[in-house]
Amino acid sequence: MGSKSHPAPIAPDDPYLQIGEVAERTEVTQRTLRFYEEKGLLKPPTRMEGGFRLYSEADIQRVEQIKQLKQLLGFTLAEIKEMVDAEEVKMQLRAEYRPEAALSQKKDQLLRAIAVTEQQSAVIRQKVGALAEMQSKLDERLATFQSWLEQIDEGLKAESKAPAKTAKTKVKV
Amino acid sequence: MGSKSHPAPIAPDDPYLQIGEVAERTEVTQRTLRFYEEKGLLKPPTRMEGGFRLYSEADIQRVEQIKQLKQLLGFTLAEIKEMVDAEEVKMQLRAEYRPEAALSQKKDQLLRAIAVTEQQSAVIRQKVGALAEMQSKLDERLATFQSWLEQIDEGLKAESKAPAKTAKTKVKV
DNA sequence: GTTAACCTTGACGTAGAGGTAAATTATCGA
DNA sequence: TCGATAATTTACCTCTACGTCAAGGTTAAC
Repeated sequence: MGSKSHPAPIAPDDPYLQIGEVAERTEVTQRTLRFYEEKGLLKPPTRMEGGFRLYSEADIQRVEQIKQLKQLLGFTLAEIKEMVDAEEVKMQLRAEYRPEAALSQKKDQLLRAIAVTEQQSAVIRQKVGALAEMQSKLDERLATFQSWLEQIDEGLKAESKAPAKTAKTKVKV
Repeated sequence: MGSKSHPAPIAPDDPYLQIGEVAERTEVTQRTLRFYEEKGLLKPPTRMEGGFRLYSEADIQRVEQIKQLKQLLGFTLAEIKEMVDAEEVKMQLRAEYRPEAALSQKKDQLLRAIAVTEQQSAVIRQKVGALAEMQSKLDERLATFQSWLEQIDEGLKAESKAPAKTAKTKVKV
């Protein structure tokens, strides 16, 4: 593993990974990686001669991002694809080695990318708001529970001193 | 609609609603309401003699809550059921008209409810954290886009003054 | 040069979250 | 009292996001 038979023309700080290792490191299955590729969420990775997929570190980052969007925030893969596509626009712009693209065209792309990004930002703000509201409700409930708990503990103490058949001890809720 | 043929024995401040109206107001389908009931997310509502479901305002609240948890936060129905069940515990405790339930039993229930609630609280905190991170990344990206946009606009201005066949105007990204 | 470990592309299966249709029954307004 | 809506249940369909074989091809190590 440490020494290559013959130095391949790839940067040493970007060691290509096979699907198995990517799966292990990102904690998704290989099936999922192929599925994401199929759905356009991951761009088709480079391949070895035999056809084995070769992923880069950037791909791993991408997978992590998808996981976040999915698990933590409940976006669907379709929604995530939109976001990822917006990210692509950024990359396209950056790699603008084709001067044929008129500046006004670039500007249009850029404006679209900005619109999408602002949209996402708004969605996130909304979610944060909703979450904050839920959080405060939960905190409130916890406080209520705590007070009930105290009252019950009191009741229990009294009960242990004067055991009654029917525990009529009222706990106000 | 405004006047009942004969006053039913229901509180006027809690007008019971049929499934159609609930569906309309909550913007979920009737099928979904029945589905949630089937899955235990909504408690079986009272029925008319003929079998029609009669929902209360509380049920509507419940549906809204489920929508929030699902759409905004990406919880699964199973997870939501857990939360809803925890809420039920609260109600059970509140309606404790059965003194047979020993205090220590109540305490156990309460402790369970507290544990669940704290769990939920932790999950939400996590999500908020992740969202904040995403938000700042998006903001960063937006700033980048804006600066690009400015550079492009400059380029366009120059181009309009000295039109070139191949727009070689370099825009640093 | 063989073999174990790894990868490939199908193809089918499935759980979650409902949609849609059909046949029947209830309610309500005129 | 009678239709026109609106609800009921039952049953099957769909779409997403993968899981799970199956039948091979590749790589690398020995």
